[in-house]
Amino acid sequence: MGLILRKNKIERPTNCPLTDVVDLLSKAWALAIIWNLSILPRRFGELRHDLPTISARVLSIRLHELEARGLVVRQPMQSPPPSSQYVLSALSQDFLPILNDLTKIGHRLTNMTPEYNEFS
Amino acid sequence: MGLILRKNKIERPTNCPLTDVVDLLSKAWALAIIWNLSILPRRFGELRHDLPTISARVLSIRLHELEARGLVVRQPMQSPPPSSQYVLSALSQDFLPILNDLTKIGHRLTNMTPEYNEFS
DNA sequence: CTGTATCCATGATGATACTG
DNA sequence: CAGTATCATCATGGATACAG
Repeated sequence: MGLILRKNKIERPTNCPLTDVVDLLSKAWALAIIWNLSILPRRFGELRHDLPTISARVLSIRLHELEARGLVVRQPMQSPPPSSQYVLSALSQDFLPILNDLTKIGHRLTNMTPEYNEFS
Repeated sequence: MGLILRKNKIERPTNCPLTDVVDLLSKAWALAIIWNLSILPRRFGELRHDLPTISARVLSIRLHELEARGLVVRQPMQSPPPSSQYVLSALSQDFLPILNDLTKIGHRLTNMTPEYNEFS
């Protein structure tokens, strides 16, 4: 677990594989996107439909991130009109059971302070 | 996975156990704290020493959150001077192997765009 | 349809100073 | 030592408009 220097001079532990995954998954809608793709490959517009309140901007960013990290594969479909389809990678398939284990832990979390932030 | 209405009118999928865990772990220093406590129970100042660049404010918030969710137990030590010690809960112990699995996935993540944010 | 660019509101976090 | 309050800053994400 190394230390990197961020733009705003904040040192945080990173370059840690575990932190990497968690950071990736904690971004808005990331898990929802993975969940939807695990059911069926989807196109951009279909994901927008499945996630009614997501913005196109965030969906685009998230898909790029997940693709860059190897969790999602973008399949251009040359059939006019030009379209594309997003599919879970093999890595993501190995990943789903672990998410399932994590969910079990989630069920056991207590919830004494639902929104414990900033000494609320 | 339900939908809640947040203060700023943003609807996000939440009340999802998986999202809960991931959100908890993705907060700054959360994993580092858990990691350190998994080695040995620690007091506040010892954790500050282990995590040299953490601020007391964030350490305090994180410990409260982890305690409220049942991952960390705070043990007041009545021996003067008044002190306290933080220990991982039994739930956390069940949790560690899953974190280990997640780490393996992390190792397999590609890293084509290290800082893919905001169309950088 | 599939994105991308700009703008802005909010939340998270570090720095610092302070309390028992 | 063990926190807590206040403040400033930066990244995230939504809304909207725009492009191929």
